[in-house]
Amino acid sequence: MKIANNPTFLIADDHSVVRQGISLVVKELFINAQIHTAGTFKDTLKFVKETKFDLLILDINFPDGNSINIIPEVKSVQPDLKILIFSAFDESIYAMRYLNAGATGYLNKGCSEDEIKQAVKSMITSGKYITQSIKDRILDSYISKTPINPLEKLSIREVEVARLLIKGYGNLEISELLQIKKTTVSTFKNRVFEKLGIDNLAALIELFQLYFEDNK
Amino acid sequence: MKIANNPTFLIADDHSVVRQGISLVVKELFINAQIHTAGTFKDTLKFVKETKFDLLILDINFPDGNSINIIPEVKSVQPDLKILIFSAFDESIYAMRYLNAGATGYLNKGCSEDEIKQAVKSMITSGKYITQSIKDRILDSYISKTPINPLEKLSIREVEVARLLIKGYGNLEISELLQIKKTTVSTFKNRVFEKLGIDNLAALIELFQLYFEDNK
DNA sequence: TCATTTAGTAGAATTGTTTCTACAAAAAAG
DNA sequence: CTTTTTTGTAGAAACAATTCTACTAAATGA
Repeated sequence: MKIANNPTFLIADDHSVVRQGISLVVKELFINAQIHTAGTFKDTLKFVKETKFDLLILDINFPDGNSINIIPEVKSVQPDLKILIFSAFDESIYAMRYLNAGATGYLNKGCSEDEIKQAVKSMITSGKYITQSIKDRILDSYISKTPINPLEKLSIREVEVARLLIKGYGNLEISELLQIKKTTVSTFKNRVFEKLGIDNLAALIELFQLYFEDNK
Repeated sequence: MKIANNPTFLIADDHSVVRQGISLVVKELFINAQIHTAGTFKDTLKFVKETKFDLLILDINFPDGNSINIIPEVKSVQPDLKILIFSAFDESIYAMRYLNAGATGYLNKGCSEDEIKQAVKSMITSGKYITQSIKDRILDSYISKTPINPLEKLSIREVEVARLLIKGYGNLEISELLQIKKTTVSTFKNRVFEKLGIDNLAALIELFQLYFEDNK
Protein backbone atom coordinates (compact mmCIF):
# COMPACT_ATOMS: atom_id res chain seq x y z
CA MET A 1 0.00 0.00 0.00
CA LYS A 2 1.31 3.41 -0.87
CA ILE A 3 0.44 6.41 1.21
CA ALA A 4 0.10 9.77 -0.41
CA ASN A 5 2.25 12.16 1.55
CA ASN A 6 -0.15 15.00 0.99
CA PRO A 7 -3.63 13.54 1.06
CA THR A 8 -6.61 15.84 0.76
CA PHE A 9 -9.48 15.80 3.26
CA LEU A 10 -12.96 17.15 3.42
CA ILE A 11 -14.37 17.32 6.93
CA ALA A 12 -18.13 17.75 7.08
CA ASP A 13 -19.72 18.37 10.46
CA ASP A 14 -22.18 20.94 11.69
CA HIS A 15 -20.22 21.64 14.88
CA SER A 16 -17.25 23.92 14.35
CA VAL A 17 -15.30 22.50 17.28
CA VAL A 18 -15.61 19.03 15.86
CA ARG A 19 -14.27 20.26 12.52
CA GLN A 20 -11.40 21.90 14.37
CA GLY A 21 -10.71 18.82 16.42
CA ILE A 22 -10.68 16.46 13.47
CA SER A 23 -8.48 18.85 11.50
CA LEU A 24 -5.98 18.87 14.31
CA VAL A 25 -5.84 15.11 14.52
CA VAL A 26 -5.51 14.76 10.76
CA LYS A 27 -2.71 17.33 10.68
CA GLU A 28 -0.85 15.37 13.31
CA LEU A 29 -1.05 12.35 11.06
CA PHE A 30 -0.29 14.04 7.75
CA ILE A 31 1.74 17.20 8.11
CA ASN A 32 1.09 18.20 4.52
CA ALA A 33 -2.59 17.31 4.58
CA GLN A 34 -4.84 19.59 2.58
CA ILE A 35 -7.96 20.08 4.67
CA HIS A 36 -11.26 21.64 3.72
CA THR A 37 -14.22 21.81 6.08
CA ALA A 38 -17.94 22.13 5.49
CA GLY A 39 -20.70 22.79 8.00
CA THR A 40 -23.66 21.99 5.79
CA PHE A 41 -24.91 19.45 3.31
CA LYS A 42 -24.82 22.10 0.58
CA ASP A 43 -21.23 23.16 1.22
CA THR A 44 -20.10 19.55 1.30
CA LEU A 45 -21.52 18.93 -2.16
CA LYS A 46 -20.10 22.20 -3.43
CA PHE A 47 -16.60 21.28 -2.28
CA VAL A 48 -16.85 17.79 -3.73
CA LYS A 49 -17.79 19.25 -7.08
CA GLU A 50 -14.90 21.71 -6.99
CA THR A 51 -12.02 19.72 -5.55
CA LYS A 52 -10.81 16.16 -5.58
CA PHE A 53 -10.41 14.61 -2.14
CA ASP A 54 -8.86 11.43 -0.82
CA LEU A 55 -11.13 11.16 2.19
CA LEU A 56 -14.46 12.60 3.25
CA ILE A 57 -15.02 12.52 6.99
CA LEU A 58 -18.76 12.84 7.32
CA ASP A 59 -21.01 13.51 10.30
CA ILE A 60 -24.53 12.10 10.37
CA ASN A 61 -26.41 14.99 11.91
CA PHE A 62 -26.93 17.81 9.46
CA PRO A 63 -29.39 20.59 9.95
CA ASP A 64 -30.09 20.72 6.22
CA GLY A 65 -30.64 17.06 5.50
CA ASN A 66 -29.88 13.51 6.47
CA SER A 67 -26.34 12.85 5.39
CA ILE A 68 -27.12 9.43 3.97
CA ASN A 69 -28.55 11.16 0.94
CA ILE A 70 -25.26 12.89 0.36
CA ILE A 71 -23.37 9.65 -0.21
CA PRO A 72 -24.77 8.75 -3.64
CA GLU A 73 -24.49 12.38 -4.71
CA VAL A 74 -20.90 12.57 -3.61
CA LYS A 75 -20.13 9.22 -5.24
CA SER A 76 -21.65 10.35 -8.53
CA VAL A 77 -19.17 13.22 -8.66
CA GLN A 78 -16.14 11.43 -7.21
CA PRO A 79 -16.70 7.68 -7.42
CA ASP A 80 -13.40 6.84 -5.78
CA LEU A 81 -13.75 9.18 -2.84
CA LYS A 82 -13.52 7.24 0.43
CA ILE A 83 -16.08 8.13 3.05
CA LEU A 84 -15.55 7.74 6.77
CA ILE A 85 -18.70 8.23 8.83
CA PHE A 86 -17.92 9.93 12.11
CA SER A 87 -21.02 9.84 14.16
CA ALA A 88 -22.33 10.49 17.63
CA PHE A 89 -25.03 7.89 17.16
CA ASP A 90 -25.07 4.40 18.50
CA GLU A 91 -23.34 2.34 15.87
CA SER A 92 -25.86 -0.44 15.68
CA ILE A 93 -28.76 1.40 14.19
CA TYR A 94 -26.97 3.55 11.65
CA ALA A 95 -23.65 2.01 10.74
CA MET A 96 -25.06 -0.73 8.54
CA ARG A 97 -27.15 1.65 6.52
CA TYR A 98 -24.30 4.01 5.87
CA LEU A 99 -22.01 1.19 4.91
CA ASN A 100 -24.67 -0.10 2.55
CA ALA A 101 -25.03 3.37 1.09
CA GLY A 102 -21.38 3.45 0.08
CA ALA A 103 -19.35 4.55 3.05
CA THR A 104 -16.44 2.27 3.80
CA GLY A 105 -15.67 3.39 7.31
CA TYR A 106 -17.63 4.06 10.45
CA LEU A 107 -16.34 5.62 13.62
CA ASN A 108 -18.11 6.68 16.78
CA LYS A 109 -17.44 10.12 18.20
CA GLY A 110 -16.90 8.64 21.61
CA CYS A 111 -13.66 7.02 20.48
CA SER A 112 -10.15 7.99 21.50
CA GLU A 113 -7.77 10.16 19.54
CA ASP A 114 -5.69 7.11 18.73
CA GLU A 115 -8.69 5.34 17.29
CA ILE A 116 -9.42 8.33 15.11
CA LYS A 117 -5.84 8.34 13.87
CA GLN A 118 -5.98 4.64 13.24
CA ALA A 119 -9.25 5.00 11.37
CA VAL A 120 -8.05 7.88 9.22
CA LYS A 121 -4.80 6.10 8.46
CA SER A 122 -6.65 2.93 7.59
CA MET A 123 -9.02 4.84 5.32
CA ILE A 124 -6.11 6.43 3.47
CA THR A 125 -4.08 3.24 3.12
CA SER A 126 -6.67 0.52 2.73
CA GLY A 127 -9.77 2.55 1.98
CA LYS A 128 -11.80 1.12 4.84
CA TYR A 129 -12.21 1.08 8.60
CA ILE A 130 -14.73 -0.88 10.57
CA THR A 131 -14.66 -1.64 14.27
CA GLN A 132 -14.93 -5.15 15.58
CA SER A 133 -18.41 -4.53 17.00
CA ILE A 134 -19.73 -3.63 13.57
CA LYS A 135 -17.98 -6.63 12.01
CA ASP A 136 -19.68 -8.81 14.59
CA ARG A 137 -23.00 -7.27 13.80
CA ILE A 138 -22.60 -7.85 10.11
CA LEU A 139 -21.90 -11.51 10.90
CA ASP A 140 -24.88 -11.67 13.24
CA SER A 141 -27.09 -10.25 10.55
CA TYR A 142 -25.96 -13.02 8.23
CA ILE A 143 -26.57 -15.76 10.74
CA SER A 144 -29.85 -14.71 12.32
CA LYS A 145 -31.88 -12.07 10.63
CA THR A 146 -33.43 -10.96 13.92
CA PRO A 147 -32.36 -7.50 14.93
CA ILE A 148 -31.74 -7.22 18.65
CA ASN A 149 -32.47 -3.54 18.60
CA PRO A 150 -36.10 -2.94 17.58
CA LEU A 151 -35.12 0.40 16.10
CA GLU A 152 -33.17 -1.41 13.42
CA LYS A 153 -36.48 -2.43 11.95
CA LEU A 154 -37.10 1.18 11.01
CA SER A 155 -36.08 2.68 7.70
CA ILE A 156 -33.93 5.82 7.54
CA ARG A 157 -36.91 8.01 6.89
CA GLU A 158 -38.83 6.37 9.71
CA VAL A 159 -36.00 7.01 12.16
CA GLU A 160 -35.81 10.56 10.91
CA VAL A 161 -39.49 11.14 11.60
CA ALA A 162 -39.31 9.31 14.93
CA ARG A 163 -36.43 11.44 16.13
CA LEU A 164 -38.26 14.63 15.29
CA LEU A 165 -41.37 13.38 17.05
CA ILE A 166 -39.28 12.66 20.10
CA LYS A 167 -37.92 16.17 20.04
CA GLY A 168 -41.46 17.39 20.36
CA TYR A 169 -42.17 18.52 16.84
CA GLY A 170 -45.71 18.22 15.53
CA ASN A 171 -46.70 16.67 12.22
CA LEU A 172 -46.87 20.00 10.45
CA GLU A 173 -43.47 21.11 11.66
CA ILE A 174 -41.94 17.81 10.63
CA SER A 175 -43.58 17.99 7.24
CA GLU A 176 -41.98 21.41 6.75
CA LEU A 177 -38.58 20.25 7.94
CA LEU A 178 -38.58 17.22 5.68
CA GLN A 179 -40.42 18.88 2.81
CA ILE A 180 -43.20 16.34 2.69
CA LYS A 181 -46.95 16.50 3.28
CA LYS A 182 -48.23 16.33 6.84
CA THR A 183 -50.34 13.31 6.02
CA THR A 184 -47.16 11.59 4.93
CA VAL A 185 -45.72 12.32 8.32
CA SER A 186 -48.77 10.68 9.84
CA THR A 187 -48.22 7.64 7.66
CA PHE A 188 -44.63 7.36 8.84
CA LYS A 189 -45.59 7.88 12.44
CA ASN A 190 -48.12 5.13 12.07
CA ARG A 191 -45.64 2.74 10.50
CA VAL A 192 -43.09 3.47 13.17
CA PHE A 193 -45.66 2.73 15.85
CA GLU A 194 -46.73 -0.43 14.07
CA LYS A 195 -43.19 -1.70 13.60
CA LEU A 196 -42.36 -1.06 17.21
CA GLY A 197 -45.64 -2.41 18.52
CA ILE A 198 -46.60 0.78 20.29
CA ASP A 199 -49.32 3.37 19.89
CA ASN A 200 -48.22 6.58 21.52
CA LEU A 201 -45.41 9.09 21.69
CA ALA A 202 -44.56 8.35 25.31
CA ALA A 203 -43.79 4.74 24.41
CA LEU A 204 -41.71 5.86 21.45
CA ILE A 205 -39.64 8.11 23.68
CA GLU A 206 -39.18 5.25 26.12
CA LEU A 207 -38.03 2.88 23.39
CA PHE A 208 -35.57 5.38 22.03
CA GLN A 209 -34.19 6.02 25.47
CA LEU A 210 -33.70 2.30 25.96
CA TYR A 211 -32.09 1.54 22.64
CA PHE A 212 -30.70 4.83 21.47
CA GLU A 213 -28.96 6.14 24.54
CA ASP A 214 -25.74 7.12 22.82
CA ASN A 215 -27.36 10.09 21.27
CA LYS A 216 -29.52 13.00 22.36
CA MET B 1 -11.09 44.98 31.58
CA LYS B 2 -7.94 43.13 32.38
CA ILE B 3 -7.39 39.63 31.13
CA ALA B 4 -5.06 37.20 32.80
CA ASN B 5 -2.40 36.48 30.21
CA ASN B 6 -2.06 32.88 31.26
CA PRO B 7 -5.43 31.58 32.35
CA THR B 8 -5.82 27.88 33.13
CA PHE B 9 -8.50 25.74 31.57
CA LEU B 10 -10.02 22.36 32.17
CA ILE B 11 -11.92 20.99 29.21
CA ALA B 12 -14.22 18.10 30.06
CA ASP B 13 -15.92 16.30 27.20
CA ASP B 14 -16.25 12.64 26.36
CA HIS B 15 -15.41 13.22 22.70
CA SER B 16 -11.73 13.65 22.09
CA VAL B 17 -12.21 15.68 18.94
CA VAL B 18 -14.34 18.14 20.83
CA ARG B 19 -11.61 18.47 23.46
CA GLN B 20 -9.11 19.06 20.68
CA GLY B 21 -11.32 21.57 18.95
CA ILE B 22 -12.00 23.58 22.08
CA SER B 23 -8.31 23.51 22.99
CA LEU B 24 -7.44 24.95 19.62
CA VAL B 25 -9.94 27.77 19.91
CA VAL B 26 -8.82 28.56 23.45
CA LYS B 27 -5.18 28.60 22.40
CA GLU B 28 -6.01 31.08 19.65
CA LEU B 29 -7.49 33.35 22.29
CA PHE B 30 -4.85 32.90 24.97
CA ILE B 31 -1.45 31.96 23.64
CA ASN B 32 -0.14 31.11 27.09
CA ALA B 33 -3.24 29.25 28.19
CA GLN B 34 -2.65 26.22 30.36
CA ILE B 35 -5.04 23.57 29.16
CA HIS B 36 -5.96 20.26 30.74
CA THR B 37 -8.53 17.92 29.31
CA ALA B 38 -10.67 15.20 30.85
CA GLY B 39 -12.84 12.62 29.16
CA THR B 40 -14.67 11.34 32.18
CA PHE B 41 -16.44 12.50 35.31
CA LYS B 42 -13.75 10.89 37.43
CA ASP B 43 -10.85 12.56 35.65
CA THR B 44 -12.55 15.92 35.82
CA LEU B 45 -12.88 15.67 39.59
CA LYS B 46 -9.34 14.40 39.92
CA PHE B 47 -7.95 17.37 38.00
CA VAL B 48 -10.05 19.84 39.96
CA LYS B 49 -8.67 18.43 43.20
CA GLU B 50 -5.09 18.65 41.94
CA THR B 51 -4.96 21.91 40.05
CA LYS B 52 -6.52 25.33 40.29
CA PHE B 53 -8.33 26.42 37.13
CA ASP B 54 -9.81 29.66 35.92
CA LEU B 55 -12.43 28.03 33.72
CA LEU B 56 -14.02 24.63 33.43
CA ILE B 57 -15.60 23.99 30.04
CA LEU B 58 -18.03 21.18 30.71
CA ASP B 59 -20.01 18.95 28.40
CA ILE B 60 -23.35 17.53 29.48
CA ASN B 61 -22.96 14.04 28.07
CA PHE B 62 -20.81 11.85 30.24
CA PRO B 63 -20.68 8.11 30.08
CA ASP B 64 -19.76 7.72 33.74
CA GLY B 65 -22.31 9.88 35.44
CA ASN B 66 -24.81 12.67 35.26
CA SER B 67 -22.66 15.70 34.71
CA ILE B 68 -24.98 17.94 36.70
CA ASN B 69 -23.83 16.16 39.83
CA ILE B 70 -20.28 17.18 39.11
CA ILE B 71 -21.00 20.86 39.61
CA PRO B 72 -21.55 20.85 43.39
CA GLU B 73 -18.59 18.50 43.80
CA VAL B 74 -16.36 20.75 41.74
CA LYS B 75 -17.62 23.81 43.58
CA SER B 76 -16.90 22.25 46.95
CA VAL B 77 -13.25 21.91 45.95
CA GLN B 78 -12.85 25.16 44.02
CA PRO B 79 -15.70 27.49 44.95
CA ASP B 80 -14.53 30.23 42.60
CA LEU B 81 -14.04 28.06 39.53
CA LYS B 82 -16.14 29.37 36.66
CA ILE B 83 -18.07 26.76 34.73
CA LEU B 84 -19.10 27.11 31.11
CA ILE B 85 -21.51 24.44 29.93
CA PHE B 86 -20.84 23.49 26.33
CA SER B 87 -23.63 21.29 25.24
CA ALA B 88 -25.06 19.64 22.18
CA PHE B 89 -28.53 20.02 23.66
CA ASP B 90 -30.53 22.95 22.49
CA GLU B 91 -33.29 22.47 25.00
CA SER B 92 -33.22 25.38 27.36
CA ILE B 93 -34.54 23.17 30.16
CA TYR B 94 -31.03 21.88 30.52
CA ALA B 95 -29.50 25.30 30.54
CA MET B 96 -31.65 26.39 33.45
CA ARG B 97 -30.85 23.32 35.46
CA TYR B 98 -27.14 23.71 34.97
CA LEU B 99 -27.23 27.39 35.72
CA ASN B 100 -29.20 26.67 38.88
CA ALA B 101 -26.63 24.08 39.83
CA GLY B 102 -23.85 26.65 39.73
CA ALA B 103 -22.62 27.06 36.18
CA THR B 104 -22.44 30.67 35.02
CA GLY B 105 -22.26 30.13 31.30
CA TYR B 106 -24.10 28.06 28.72
CA LEU B 107 -23.12 27.56 25.10
CA ASN B 108 -24.54 25.36 22.41
CA LYS B 109 -22.22 23.18 20.36
CA GLY B 110 -23.87 24.29 17.18
CA CYS B 111 -22.44 27.77 17.59
CA SER B 112 -19.71 29.37 15.50
CA GLU B 113 -16.06 29.58 16.41
CA ASP B 114 -16.45 33.29 17.05
CA GLU B 115 -19.24 32.65 19.51
CA ILE B 116 -17.07 30.16 21.34
CA LYS B 117 -14.27 32.70 21.56
CA GLN B 118 -16.66 35.35 22.76
CA ALA B 119 -18.07 33.01 25.38
CA VAL B 120 -14.66 31.93 26.66
CA LYS B 121 -13.41 35.51 26.74
CA SER B 122 -16.54 36.59 28.56
CA MET B 123 -16.16 33.78 31.10
CA ILE B 124 -12.57 34.78 31.80
CA THR B 125 -13.22 38.52 32.03
CA SER B 126 -16.69 38.73 33.55
CA GLY B 127 -17.16 35.21 34.85
CA LYS B 128 -20.34 34.61 32.92
CA TYR B 129 -21.80 34.06 29.47
CA ILE B 130 -25.44 33.57 28.72
CA THR B 131 -27.24 33.98 25.43
CA GLN B 132 -30.22 36.27 25.17
CA SER B 133 -32.72 33.43 24.87
CA ILE B 134 -31.59 31.95 28.16
CA LYS B 135 -31.57 35.37 29.81
CA ASP B 136 -35.18 35.75 28.77
CA ARG B 137 -36.03 32.42 30.27
CA ILE B 138 -34.35 33.25 33.56
CA LEU B 139 -36.21 36.54 33.77
CA ASP B 140 -39.46 34.76 33.03
CA SER B 141 -38.75 32.30 35.80
CA TYR B 142 -38.00 34.98 38.37
CA ILE B 143 -40.96 37.12 37.45
CA SER B 144 -43.37 34.22 37.71
CA LYS B 145 -41.89 33.13 41.07
CA THR B 146 -40.72 29.77 39.86
CA PRO B 147 -40.26 27.25 42.67
CA ILE B 148 -37.12 25.12 42.59
CA ASN B 149 -39.15 22.24 41.33
CA PRO B 150 -41.26 23.46 38.44
CA LEU B 151 -43.73 20.64 38.95
CA GLU B 152 -44.72 22.13 42.29
CA LYS B 153 -46.51 24.84 40.40
CA LEU B 154 -49.07 22.32 39.23
CA SER B 155 -52.33 21.69 41.03
CA ILE B 156 -53.34 18.18 42.02
CA ARG B 157 -55.64 17.77 39.08
CA GLU B 158 -53.01 19.14 36.74
CA VAL B 159 -50.43 16.63 37.97
CA GLU B 160 -53.02 13.90 37.60
CA VAL B 161 -53.59 14.82 33.97
CA ALA B 162 -49.87 15.31 33.33
CA ARG B 163 -49.04 11.86 34.66
CA LEU B 164 -51.61 10.22 32.42
CA LEU B 165 -50.33 12.16 29.43
CA ILE B 166 -46.84 10.95 30.23
CA LYS B 167 -48.08 7.39 30.35
CA GLY B 168 -49.21 7.81 26.79
CA TYR B 169 -52.94 8.27 27.23
CA GLY B 170 -54.81 10.52 24.81
CA ASN B 171 -57.27 13.23 25.78
CA LEU B 172 -60.30 11.01 25.30
CA GLU B 173 -58.88 8.16 27.39
CA ILE B 174 -57.95 10.56 30.16
CA SER B 175 -61.40 12.11 30.10
CA GLU B 176 -62.92 8.65 30.58
CA LEU B 177 -60.51 7.74 33.37
CA LEU B 178 -61.16 10.97 35.25
CA GLN B 179 -64.83 11.20 34.34
CA ILE B 180 -64.55 14.64 32.82
CA LYS B 181 -65.06 16.01 29.32
CA LYS B 182 -62.25 15.69 26.82
CA THR B 183 -62.14 19.44 26.29
CA THR B 184 -61.54 19.79 30.00
CA VAL B 185 -58.54 17.53 29.61
CA SER B 186 -57.31 19.83 26.87
CA THR B 187 -57.72 22.82 29.17
CA PHE B 188 -55.65 21.11 31.85
CA LYS B 189 -53.02 20.04 29.39
CA ASN B 190 -52.80 23.59 28.20
CA ARG B 191 -52.44 24.96 31.70
CA VAL B 192 -49.76 22.42 32.55
CA PHE B 193 -47.80 23.39 29.45
CA GLU B 194 -48.24 27.07 30.21
CA LYS B 195 -47.11 26.72 33.81
CA LEU B 196 -44.06 24.73 32.82
CA GLY B 197 -43.19 26.96 29.88
CA ILE B 198 -43.32 24.14 27.37
CA ASP B 199 -45.52 23.28 24.43
CA ASN B 200 -45.25 19.59 23.74
CA LEU B 201 -45.49 16.18 25.32
CA ALA B 202 -41.84 15.32 24.76
CA ALA B 203 -40.80 18.30 26.86
CA LEU B 204 -43.29 17.31 29.57
CA ILE B 205 -41.84 13.83 29.75
CA GLU B 206 -38.37 15.29 29.92
CA LEU B 207 -39.30 17.60 32.77
CA PHE B 208 -40.88 14.81 34.76
CA GLN B 209 -37.85 12.62 34.22
CA LEU B 210 -35.54 15.36 35.37
CA TYR B 211 -37.69 15.93 38.44
CA PHE B 212 -37.61 12.31 39.47
CA GLU B 213 -33.90 12.06 38.79
CA ASP B 214 -33.33 14.66 41.47
CA ASN B 215 -35.03 12.58 44.11
CA LYS B 216 -32.67 9.66 43.75
C1' DT C 1 -37.01 -13.06 -14.54
C1' DC C 2 -41.18 -12.37 -12.39
C1' DA C 3 -43.48 -11.96 -7.98
C1' DT C 4 -43.36 -9.96 -3.63
C1' DT C 5 -42.07 -6.89 -0.11
C1' DT C 6 -40.42 -2.52 1.58
C1' DA C 7 -39.99 2.42 1.26
C1' DG C 8 -41.61 6.91 0.35
C1' DT C 9 -45.30 9.53 -0.88
C1' DA C 10 -50.33 11.53 -0.45
C1' DG C 11 -55.67 12.57 -0.54
C1' DA C 12 -60.47 12.32 1.57
C1' DA C 13 -63.05 11.48 5.29
C1' DT C 14 -63.01 10.87 9.99
C1' DT C 15 -61.58 11.55 14.52
C1' DG C 16 -58.98 13.88 18.09
C1' DT C 17 -57.01 18.23 19.99
C1' DT C 18 -56.68 23.06 20.83
C1' DT C 19 -58.32 27.66 21.41
C1' DC C 20 -61.08 30.87 23.29
C1' DT C 21 -64.35 31.95 26.18
C1' DA C 22 -66.82 31.37 30.46
C1' DC C 23 -68.40 30.44 35.03
C1' DA C 24 -68.73 28.91 39.87
C1' DA C 25 -66.40 27.32 43.97
C1' DA C 26 -62.42 27.40 46.72
C1' DA C 27 -58.26 29.47 48.25
C1' DA C 28 -55.20 33.28 48.90
C1' DA C 29 -54.25 38.01 49.38
C1' DG C 30 -55.05 42.46 50.96
C1' DC D 1 -64.22 40.35 55.16
C1' DT D 2 -63.98 41.64 50.67
C1' DT D 3 -61.17 41.43 46.28
C1' DT D 4 -58.21 38.62 43.52
C1' DT D 5 -56.38 34.40 42.01
C1' DT D 6 -56.50 29.61 41.39
C1' DT D 7 -58.94 25.49 40.39
C1' DG D 8 -62.07 22.52 38.19
C1' DT D 9 -65.22 22.39 34.73
C1' DA D 10 -66.96 22.71 29.67
C1' DG D 11 -68.99 24.26 24.72
C1' DA D 12 -68.31 25.89 19.86
C1' DA D 13 -65.33 26.75 16.40
C1' DA D 14 -60.92 26.11 14.54
C1' DC D 15 -57.21 23.29 13.85
C1' DA D 16 -54.31 19.08 13.69
C1' DA D 17 -53.75 14.13 13.44
C1' DT D 18 -55.27 9.60 12.00
C1' DT D 19 -57.23 6.15 9.08
C1' DC D 20 -57.74 3.97 5.03
C1' DT D 21 -56.61 3.61 0.66
C1' DA D 22 -53.42 3.75 -3.07
C1' DC D 23 -49.70 4.62 -6.05
C1' DT D 24 -44.65 4.26 -7.67
C1' DA D 25 -39.97 2.88 -7.34
C1' DA D 26 -36.65 0.21 -5.42
C1' DA D 27 -35.04 -3.80 -3.18
C1' DT D 28 -35.52 -8.63 -2.32
C1' DG D 29 -36.77 -13.38 -3.03
C1' DA D 30 -37.88 -17.52 -5.53
